[in-house]
Formats: sequence, structure tokens, C-alpha cells
Amino acid sequence: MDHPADIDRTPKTARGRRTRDKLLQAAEVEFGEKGFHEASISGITHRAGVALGTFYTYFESKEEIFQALVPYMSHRTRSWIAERVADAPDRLAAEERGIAAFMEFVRSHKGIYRILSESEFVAHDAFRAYYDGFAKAYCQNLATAGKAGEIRQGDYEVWTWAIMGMAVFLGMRYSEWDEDVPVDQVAESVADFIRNGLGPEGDRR
Amino acid sequence: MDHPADIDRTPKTARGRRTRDKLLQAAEVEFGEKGFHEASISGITHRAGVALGTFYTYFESKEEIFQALVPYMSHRTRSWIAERVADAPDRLAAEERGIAAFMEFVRSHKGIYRILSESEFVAHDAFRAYYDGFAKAYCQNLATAGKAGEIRQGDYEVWTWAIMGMAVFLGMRYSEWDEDVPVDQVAESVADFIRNGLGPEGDRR
DNA sequence: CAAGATTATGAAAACTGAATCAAGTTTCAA
DNA sequence: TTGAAACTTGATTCAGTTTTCATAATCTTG
Repeated sequence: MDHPADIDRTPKTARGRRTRDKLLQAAEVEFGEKGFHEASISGITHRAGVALGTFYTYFESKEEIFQALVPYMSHRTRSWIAERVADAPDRLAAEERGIAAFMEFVRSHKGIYRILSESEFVAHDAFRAYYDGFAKAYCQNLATAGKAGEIRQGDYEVWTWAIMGMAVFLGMRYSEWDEDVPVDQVAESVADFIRNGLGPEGDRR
Repeated sequence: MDHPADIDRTPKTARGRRTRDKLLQAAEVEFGEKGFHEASISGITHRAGVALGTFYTYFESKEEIFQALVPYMSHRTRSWIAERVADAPDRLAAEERGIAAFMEFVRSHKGIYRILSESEFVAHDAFRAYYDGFAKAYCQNLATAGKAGEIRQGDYEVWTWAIMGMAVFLGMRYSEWDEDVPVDQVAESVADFIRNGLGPEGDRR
């Protein structure tokens, strides 16, 4: 697994950029379908309609192309959600829409979801950067909402990670494993949880 | 990757059982340290102090021994938590202790936690069985607490998955990635969230 | 349009690690 | 004590992959 050192593999022409893109798109399908371990470089070049050797013009290894995929996937996820949350009247409404949007995203982009999840083991740095970045923005949102009196004061960072975890697990359970329950119904139940907690009525403390 | 079909690989003698156990223990270390992809069968047999061929007396493949590991790991996780939650006065106290226990478990058993997480991709059936089983018991607990008036009525299944997601993400963030924040402090913040939600004070609906 | 740079090709070489197997050792029931 | 079954060994085989490289095609620039 040794490579010709750190050569510059950036495409210099339009053709090069096109080919690199074809490889990335093909990799998205290949990894999404087979997972990292089962995927092969020849599978990727085959899907891209390109010779095997061409791969090494732009990437050093299977790991590297996978890694290159993660920021792009994470960007797509975040913009999908952002679009659908943009016009929420307040933070708590945004939470409900955000969960619903995330679940819809997983249902319609199984491959991306899989790549993002698997990156925890294959491209750990990219994975961590993705969640750290998301969390930072999210935490900021909570703090702002806190100032505006839309939500309580508290440990926003911990709450951020708690909510991200909720979303990911609900996406796994109700979008990846089983699509029978309508997204909005799940989102409503979580939103209720996020707003009111589980404590008995009239017994807040 | 084809194997001599479905031969009976159960050990028949005490020596056999011992060797199989050595292999499982070695596999726990090897997988925990390197992850599935990087781990090798020769690495496992080496750690077990056993010849390469011996592996195939008891297991068919790397996948199979990994799979065999998951139920055992999941059992250890659940009993660790159960022990520490047993004497909680009520459900909401149990939640707080449960999160803290889980986070402590991750801190002190990194390898096991890693295997369990990675099983999503390597031994998907075992992974799913683990979470389905856990969720079922958990959901039951919530329902009982609901009847007893310790928590509100609601969609216990969705809430169950939400809470499991919280725990997993908080474990990742505050036990795997960064152990600086004390476990109890995180647990307290989540417990507050679980009890009261984020909605502004005196504005429950 | 010529020449230099970039990109594309795919057969072949190198590599990797799983899987086999024939030969030897240990166990244990009779 | 004995011998058949269970177990162990590790060099070798093997299937599949990655990686290289010489050659060719294509762009780009002056």
C-alpha cells in the first residue's frame, strides 16, 4: 500500500476536472451500495466508464477518495435541512422541522447516509470534523434562542449533542430500517419530547 | 472467500473450548484496537498464541468471529448499566444514572464500544438485534413508569429511540473523543433535558 | 501547427491476506 | 493401554485486489 509519494494530483484542465468528478460520483454509488470494505477501485472506475489506471491520476487510494467524499456528502445533508428549516417561526418549530427533514433526507439518500455513518471508521477525521462543525452551528442556534427566551437556559453543548443523537437514531430506526411510520408523526413526538421533556405534567423542576 | 461449506465447528472437548475462548478474547482485542478492516486473522491467532490454521477449526471467516463477538459485548454493556441503575428511586433518576453508567462504560471499555458501533456495518443483523432488544426492554420501562405517573403519556417507542441516540452520541462526544468533562455533569444536563425539555419556563403545552 | 503538458489506457506485475491441507500431537473413552 | 477422534500446525496455495508503467491520445500555448 505504498504510493508514488505526494504527487500533485489536482486536475489542471477542464477534462481532468470532469473525469475526477465522474470518479467521485461513481464512488458515491459504489460505496453507498457496497460499503467501504466491499467496494473496489475497479468497481468505481467501471461505473465511471474510465480505465483502471485513470483512478491513480486523481487519487492515491480507496481511503483517499472516500475521504474526499465526506465533506461533499455532509454539505448536501446540511443544506437539505437548512432549506427546510429556514422559515420556521421559532427554535422549537425549527427542531421539529429539522428532525423531519433529516428523516426525509435519509429515506431519499440512503447511500449518502451510509457513507456518512461509515466514515466514523474509515475517515475518522472527516467524520469528526463534520459533527464538530454541525454541533458548533447548532449550539450557536440554541444560545441565540436562549437569549430570545424561546428556550430555557442550560448546557447548550450537551443538549446539542443529545439532539443530534436523537436525530441520527430516529433516522436509522424510522428511515433506514423501517419506513412505515410517517415522518411527520415521528417528528411530532420528538418535538413534544424536546419541548416538554418526560417529567409528569405540572411537575416541572 | 468460499469455505468448506457448513461444517460443524463446535468444540467437542475442554481443550477445544479453551482454544475457541482464547480466539474470541484475542479477537476482542484485535478488533477493538484496529477495527474490522485493519484487523487480520493472523493478528488474532498471533495474539491468541495459536497457529493460523487453528482459526478455521472454530470459525469460518473474519465476519463470523466478529459476529460471534457482538452478543457477548452487548450483554456486557447492558449488565454494566443494569447494575448501576437497579436501585434508582424512579424512572427519571434511572435515566440520569443510565446515561452516566453508559458513559463510564465507554470510557473504560473503548474496544467493546468500538466493536458494537462498527457492527452496524460488519454484522448488521447482530447490531440490529442488539438495539431492537435493548429498545424493547427500554420501551417497556417507560410504559410502566407512565402507568405509575412517573412520566407523561406519549409515544414511548419514539422516545426510547431518541434517548438511546442521546446516550450513544454523548458517549461518543464526552467519553470517546474527550474525557475532560466529568460524566456526572453531562448526565445531569441530559437528565434535566429529559425531565423538562427545552421549552421556556412556565410555558409547557 | 509544433511542441510541451496533461490526461487516458489496460495489460502485467506486485501484493495482500484469506483459506487449505497433509502431517503431527493430544485427549479420552473403552 | 490403545486407537480413533479431536485438535494443532504453518508453509503453501489461491483469488482477488491494488498499483505501476509504457504507450497513446488529447489538449494548450506560443
